[in-house]
Amino acid sequence: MGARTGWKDVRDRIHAQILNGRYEPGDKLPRDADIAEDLMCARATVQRAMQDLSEKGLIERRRKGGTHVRRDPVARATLSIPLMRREIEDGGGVYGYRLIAREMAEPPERVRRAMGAGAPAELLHVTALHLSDGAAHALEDRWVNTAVVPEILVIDLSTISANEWLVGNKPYSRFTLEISAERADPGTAALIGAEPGAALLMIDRTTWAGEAPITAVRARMAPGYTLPTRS
Amino acid sequence: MGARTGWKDVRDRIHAQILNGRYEPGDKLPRDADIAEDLMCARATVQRAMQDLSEKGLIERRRKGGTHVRRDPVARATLSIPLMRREIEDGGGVYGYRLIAREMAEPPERVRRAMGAGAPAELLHVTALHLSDGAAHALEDRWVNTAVVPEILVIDLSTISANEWLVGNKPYSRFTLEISAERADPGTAALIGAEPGAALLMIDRTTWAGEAPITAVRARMAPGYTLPTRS
DNA sequence: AAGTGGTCTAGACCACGTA
DNA sequence: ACGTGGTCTAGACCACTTA
Repeated sequence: MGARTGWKDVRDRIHAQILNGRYEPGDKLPRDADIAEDLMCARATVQRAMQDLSEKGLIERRRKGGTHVRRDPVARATLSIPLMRREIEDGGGVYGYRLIAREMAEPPERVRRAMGAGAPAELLHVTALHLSDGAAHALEDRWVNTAVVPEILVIDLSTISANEWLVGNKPYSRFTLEISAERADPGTAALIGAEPGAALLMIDRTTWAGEAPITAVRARMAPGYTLPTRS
Repeated sequence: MGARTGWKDVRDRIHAQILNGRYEPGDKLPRDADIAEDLMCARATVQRAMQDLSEKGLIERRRKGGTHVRRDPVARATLSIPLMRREIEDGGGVYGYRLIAREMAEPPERVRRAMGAGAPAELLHVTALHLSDGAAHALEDRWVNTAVVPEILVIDLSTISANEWLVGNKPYSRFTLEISAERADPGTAALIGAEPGAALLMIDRTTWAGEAPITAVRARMAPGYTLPTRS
């Protein structure tokens, strides 16, 4: 016979009942306990299923208020931002890396705002190119808080990317992420192999260790890049 | 005194131990059972905490192999794509909507590929503008599979957006999502209030009901738009 | 005040992958 | 074959929210 009902089975069953109209947007679902009795499983199993549907934005749960099918389901997708090298290698390309510039400098206003008050006046500024099969994949424009990771000053960044070194040596506790679009200025266009004015996808990420900002990086992706998502 | 240790406490405790170097990238963590004994809680509690850390890409778990700190933690963020109207209203703006065009037509190759084999030769093509406080917010270019949702043919799409009608009346079982950047062509630029050639963030979404494609929509966001993410 | 979801526990068994 | 994570169960208690 088939396997015993697991929480994923319960989840799919409820999901199917929402799709086929058994429960419509705004409808109230039975209490977990009743569903559990119907399906002859433990309440915890139903609870786990419901929690998953809730995280996916399909239902809304309130204590005492019960469980309702959302009227405006929110489409939620997960973005995975891997190490540049991994992203390229997983795509079947040969990874290449080129350090463009490395210097201590005062960051622009944008970076100061992203890092907040906890950043010193001078940061390490690193510009580098990530290549896939020899072609530009992304241009990385990074600012590193040397007060938090002074070790990076003695690293040979022409051999290993700051991206890779930081990920392997300085775990972060949280990060912010912003996705936008920008036209390529002439300098960027030349480096990334695009026409000046081309539309580039831009990924801004700032990572933190507790209250201290570690690094703020802006990655401009080569033309035609599509951000991988998983729903 | 303080609350009993919940699974989130356990998660944060382990996370902290990874951050402060107690466990380094590549290290093996103790078995769930041992951690549970240490913290004087049930193994299921540790399991729930570990599952969360695993989903966040911080650790890797393998049966028999144990739990290891990932060498290349993957940054994972959640994208929420709400209803256009909600996104604007939640941002404090007054929502406006304008239907630009509505016609039956043969979809371009891009849409046919996105929908796969299950799409008819002719689809309903809807172009519409979403406004925030009177200013363009997004230009929606949508193709609807009328074989799956024939009801939409009798809806007055100058009053309610196809976006809103579909979300409220045709639940989907899954969707794909792609984020990219594109230059505004003259027609788009005029509608969305941008200079021709401006870089626009573009969101492509295709939703499905089982094996049947419901709709493929391309939203071009107004210049300066930043995609909201939650990590 | 009472109802409903959220979580913990202790024990059991299963599933998977490594040795 | 065996060790480890994954899940289920039944019961209990807690937390929040609304009636």
